[in-house]
Amino acid sequence: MKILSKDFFQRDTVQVARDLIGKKLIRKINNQIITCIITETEAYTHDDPASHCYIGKTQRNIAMFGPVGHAYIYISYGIHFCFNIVSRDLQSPAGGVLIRAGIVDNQIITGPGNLTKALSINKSHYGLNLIDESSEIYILDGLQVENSQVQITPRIGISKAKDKPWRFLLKK
DNA sequence: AAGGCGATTGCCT
DNA sequence: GGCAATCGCCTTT
Repeated sequence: MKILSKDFFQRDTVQVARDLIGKKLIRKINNQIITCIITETEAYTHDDPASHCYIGKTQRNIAMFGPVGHAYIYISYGIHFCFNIVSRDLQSPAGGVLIRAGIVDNQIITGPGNLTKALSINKSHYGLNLIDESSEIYILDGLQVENSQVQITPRIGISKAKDKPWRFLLKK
């Protein structure tokens, strides 16, 4: 199975969010490997009021303005780490895809905070290069997921731009 | 220097 | 369905 490269992430953020469904997130811890099949994502673009990068480049969101295929991680409500992959086309200054759920150890983990907990992802991975197989975290291509297997809904847990249908879920 | 708030979660009713 | 927990980040003084 092939590792996803820069080309995959250097496309329209919403399209990347859609295409990440069914991909395999690999988490290496020493010589142990955890595999996570991505089942839920959300897209956040630079011209989207709900995105952290909407306000422009700051110390917090600077990773989303950096190279695609790297990690953007933030703390939510002072408690939870949330994991995003920097993705955008060449015209956009910033953007990312939030990974909201996945299958780990044959078990579905829902919620971005729960997922980072299951994969031991934290702020130390901020900006990590994910398109390098020697990294602790990278993404492998999976089986092609048909459009009929992907459910599209508005994003959840946000107060702005609630109408954008930028949430993608693998149907059961 | 300080205040308000959030891309959340889990527990309580 | 409602809300408390909890703190880093951004804005305003």
